[in-house]
Amino acid sequence: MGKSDSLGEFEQVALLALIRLGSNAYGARIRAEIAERTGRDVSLGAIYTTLERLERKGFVSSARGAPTPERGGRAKRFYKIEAPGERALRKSRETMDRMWEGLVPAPSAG
Amino acid sequence: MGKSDSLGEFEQVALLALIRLGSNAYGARIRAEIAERTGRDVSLGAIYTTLERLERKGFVSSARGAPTPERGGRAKRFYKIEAPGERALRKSRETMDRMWEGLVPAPSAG
DNA sequence: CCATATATTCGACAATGTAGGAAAAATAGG
DNA sequence: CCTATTTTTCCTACATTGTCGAATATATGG
Repeated sequence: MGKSDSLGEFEQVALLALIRLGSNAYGARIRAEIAERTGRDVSLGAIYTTLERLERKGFVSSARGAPTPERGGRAKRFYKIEAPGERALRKSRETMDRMWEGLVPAPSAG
Repeated sequence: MGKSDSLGEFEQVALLALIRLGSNAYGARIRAEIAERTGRDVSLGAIYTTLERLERKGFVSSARGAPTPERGGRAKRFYKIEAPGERALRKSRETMDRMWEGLVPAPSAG
């Protein structure tokens, strides 16, 4: 059994993408956001699988969107981070912050 | 094949513990450092396994220490983070920083 | 209907997380 | 020397995460 509720690296990234995208978080968008921010080019399968697992744990919720008025295509599924997810995310960040504390000369300088 | 060289959450924690402990990083100490900093109580087995994998990838190196002058016990094995490990660690942090960018009201104030 | 454009779901397998107990050294005492 | 005891590492196993690529489901213009 999982010890508690710590998040994996990619889970954190996915959750953060949801926060950034707000009400427009669905597969392709999430993937693009991650690629843009981190340069990491993950597959859609990776994203859906991860989100599915997080949903099962109550960290995110999802809802089917209305049929797209665009060209064609299946209805989107929008994801949203839930309170437990935000808590876990914040906690993960704090853990890393404590481990990094006092180690960096110049923080995020690129 | 592993896509590149991203580190898992615990791998990052372990690597950071090595940096913090400097020349005194071995099993029990590493475990204590992690527990103290993060409140997370992992087993020694978890630590050795993780370090072993990181060593195989060239992220850390290790060397047997001199016989203990204490009561009894096997010789310690000291671990040290290597340049590739530091690079990967820094990169992981930067990735998370970019994902968190602009999201927190008050970051680490410690 | 059909070809095509989007999206999501499935099925698999690799990598990481994590424990617990066996095994290896080291040493004090009888 | 032998053994009980101590400290630390190593091995084995299994759960959870990371990640893909192919399969499947919907829409819609012709």
